[in-house]
Amino acid sequence: MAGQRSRRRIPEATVARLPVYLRILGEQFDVGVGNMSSEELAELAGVNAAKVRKDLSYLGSYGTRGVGYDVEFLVYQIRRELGLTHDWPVVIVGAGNLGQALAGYNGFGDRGFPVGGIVDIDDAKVGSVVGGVRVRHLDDITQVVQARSISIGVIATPGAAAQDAADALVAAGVTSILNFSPTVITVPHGISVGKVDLAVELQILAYHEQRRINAAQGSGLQSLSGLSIPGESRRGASA
Amino acid sequence: MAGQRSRRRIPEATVARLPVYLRILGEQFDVGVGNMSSEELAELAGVNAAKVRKDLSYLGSYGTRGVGYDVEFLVYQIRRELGLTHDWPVVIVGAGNLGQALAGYNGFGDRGFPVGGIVDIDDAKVGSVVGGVRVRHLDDITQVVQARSISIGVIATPGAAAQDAADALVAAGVTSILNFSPTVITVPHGISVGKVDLAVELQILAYHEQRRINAAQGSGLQSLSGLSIPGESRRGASA
DNA sequence: AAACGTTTGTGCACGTTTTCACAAAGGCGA
DNA sequence: TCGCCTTTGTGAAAACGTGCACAAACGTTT
Ligand SMILES: NC(=O)c1ccc[n+]([C@@H]2O[C@H](COP(=O)([O-])OP(=O)(O)OC[C@H]3O[C@@H](n4cnc5c(N)ncnc54)[C@H](O)[C@@H]3O)[C@@H](O)[C@H]2O)c1
Ligand SMILES: NC(=O)c1ccc[n+]([C@@H]2O[C@H](COP(=O)([O-])OP(=O)(O)OC[C@H]3O[C@@H](n4cnc5c(N)ncnc54)[C@H](O)[C@@H]3O)[C@@H](O)[C@H]2O)c1
Repeated sequence: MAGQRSRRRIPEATVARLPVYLRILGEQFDVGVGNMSSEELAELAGVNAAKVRKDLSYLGSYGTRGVGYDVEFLVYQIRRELGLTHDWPVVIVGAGNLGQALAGYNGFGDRGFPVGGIVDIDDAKVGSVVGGVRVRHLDDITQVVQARSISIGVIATPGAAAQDAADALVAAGVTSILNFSPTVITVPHGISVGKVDLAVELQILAYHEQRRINAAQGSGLQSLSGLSIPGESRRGASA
Repeated sequence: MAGQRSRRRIPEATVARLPVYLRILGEQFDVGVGNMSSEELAELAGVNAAKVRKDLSYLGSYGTRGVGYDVEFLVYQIRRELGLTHDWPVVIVGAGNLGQALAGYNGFGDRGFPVGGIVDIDDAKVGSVVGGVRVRHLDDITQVVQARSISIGVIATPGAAAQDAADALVAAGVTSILNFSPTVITVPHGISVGKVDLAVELQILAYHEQRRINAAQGSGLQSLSGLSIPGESRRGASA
């Protein structure tokens, strides 16, 4: 019951799972579920129950033995730990195909990450409005960032421009970057970088497909069971 | 020099990095670089050189001591190991905002994953053409999958429909799924699942932002250096 | 108030991944 | 051919993440 304050460092693998728990808990709360055991939460999250308990234990001892966890309270604690008690506006660099899809996507703002600005280098795009936000020129990025105290930037430019975009974001004062381009970017020490690379994800799947085929051919086509992505953080279940 | 065949199982963490090396090697080859050391590749990939060598060693002993790796040969070997020697057409479920962006995205087909079909449940969308492909009805998914021997499916439906989409994909014969919805899906044993969740990525960044703030406040605002995402597989560099 | 069934929180063993460190191998020039 | 310089490939150690198993804690029932 001793709810310790966020002094402990939470393992990165746990940090990556907390948002999943958070979403599930929120959904359950909306449906009227007031209490959940680690077993139930684990089932819905597609992970091991012990893992859920260990993950939650980093927040403090908020469960009740013999009963489970209070859903509403847990939602609050996870949000607190993840820093989701207030909004984090983001600035999108690149108003192309992807940038526009992201800007128009409500699930963005709904989760506490409203689009605080969009910038592009193409004069044909500057001035247009996507997702209710007017596209500004890349040169104005510092203004955009400072005006709204933005600390998270999203790179949605072609790969060749990604490093430029990162440099501009950092110069503007952004301290976290989510990079959707396939290019590896370099940033100064102290800046956090997340990466979402579609091609990488597909190529991982291709590898598994390939193995399935090899395995089947290699040993006289038995059942091709036993193959599913082994546990890796931030991947979906495969019951 | 004994190039062993793909009998060894490659660690999942390595599989996730090979596509990054592959892209860099391809780019370097296009620029006329014929040979690279693990050090150079590591620099561009934003990882440790020893890690590069160990990763590549799973493919076989393809380097030359004192010299480095032949770029073209390495590209071939990685492609072979990842199963990229032929195309893997994909089927997209959900022709909304994201589905259309994905279908219209060339970097998809360019990397060996052409859009082999798109399906939706909404009659208003069925029949329209996005990215050069006609949207078919979800009911026809098995036809679409079988006709093109598709084994990879992409879920771009709202979260509430993701499990239905997964079930339909599996029933149609797909064996690998990339899920863009925030919902955790359950699939039969033997099906591979990858997940890309925007909200999770942003929430991880928010956590790091939060920590930065806590750290600065907690101890009389010193330099806020020393903070960057600790090494985690499949995340970008942060030099 | 005691006995019971349930579920948490965590010590511990195990598996995986990262990093170090260096012998072995290759190229090259003398 | 020999020695020197560079760089690989890989054991072994360290760090990290996972899952089992169980004592401790709690609510409930008797
Ligand atoms: N479209 C998709 O579905 C998709 C999916 C996954 C990844 N991606 C990646 O996302 C990125 C963007 O893809 P897209 O399809 O939107 O491309 P796009 O060409 O449609 O849009 C890119 C935009 O970035 C702008 N831009 C270029 N250089 C810039 C700079 N230095 N500063 C600011 N803006 C700049 C361009 O003017 C353009 O508007 C690419 O790296 C792509 O690989 C796209
Ligand atoms: N738009 C984005 O930028 C973005 C970014 C990240 C993640 N996502 C996620 O991607 C998913 C799709 O987002 P969106 O913005 O494209 O939504 P959307 O509403 O624009 O499109 C969803 C499409 O799925 C179709 N659909 C619904 N149920 C279906 C079913 N059972 N089978 C087949 N098709 C069905 C709908 O008819 C619609 O065309 C969501 O889960 C969202 O959270 C979107």
